[in-house]
Amino acid sequence: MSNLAPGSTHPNATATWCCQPLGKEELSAADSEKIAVMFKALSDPVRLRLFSKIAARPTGEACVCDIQDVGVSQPTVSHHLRKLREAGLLESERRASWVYYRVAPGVLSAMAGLLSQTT
Amino acid sequence: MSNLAPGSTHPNATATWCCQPLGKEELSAADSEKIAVMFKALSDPVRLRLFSKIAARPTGEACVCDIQDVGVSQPTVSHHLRKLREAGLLESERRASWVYYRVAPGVLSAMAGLLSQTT
DNA sequence: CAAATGATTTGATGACTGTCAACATAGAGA
DNA sequence: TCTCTATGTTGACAGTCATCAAATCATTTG
Repeated sequence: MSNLAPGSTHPNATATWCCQPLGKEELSAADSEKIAVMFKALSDPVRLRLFSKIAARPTGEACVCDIQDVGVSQPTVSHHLRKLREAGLLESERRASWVYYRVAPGVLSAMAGLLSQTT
Repeated sequence: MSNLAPGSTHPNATATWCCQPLGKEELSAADSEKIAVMFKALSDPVRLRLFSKIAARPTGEACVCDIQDVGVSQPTVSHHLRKLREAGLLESERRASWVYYRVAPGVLSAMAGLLSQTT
């Protein structure tokens, strides 16, 4: 399993959480399993919209009631948010009656790093 | 039948891409459908490995015979390569007995742009 | 406590997906 | 031609997934 890049080009601490960019070095079977989980979490249009709605908030977080308008029932929204959380893309926290979701720190840059150009 | 030589590219293959970074502006329903297709193509561990094996080649391309060792049967490899091609992530071309796959131009940077940090 | 609101879980169902065996196709060479 | 090698396609099956309705949980308020 590849760890931190030995000659990591950018000193961004949280950037590489597992692997070299896809085009730099072949993924191991174990790493590909791990990464596929995150891509799979974003492979559904509804989840993609929910994730974007949260990520685009100026505060960086949103309660479920703020983002329910995606064309599916509320239990389905809850189901998708759970998947995003289980994939490590979101974190959630209950405050009073509401549950707030935010993008987990580091995941955006980590995924972007995976897809970064190496040539 | 046999209309498409494996090299033929789909019309929507690498159309100029659509969107602001995920965290900058909410995705529309239409855009999220479009983008989810590409994430879905990378949401399978076997496809991720195949894609990485091709992208990591110094030449930028690989014939099927070079990347078959991913733990599934050859028809399954062919099936996954087809999905990656249909999603616009790969292009293919037959040369003599072998079919070569390469990463479609622009897709890596397009996806990386979607995930780029905005803060 | 009881009612109301916000969110999650459960159960069911129809659709989709990954996989392989078998078959088909395309080119190279004898 | 015919055979061999390299890939792609088809058909079938088991497993997974997205969705909703109904039930349940958590918190606040009357």
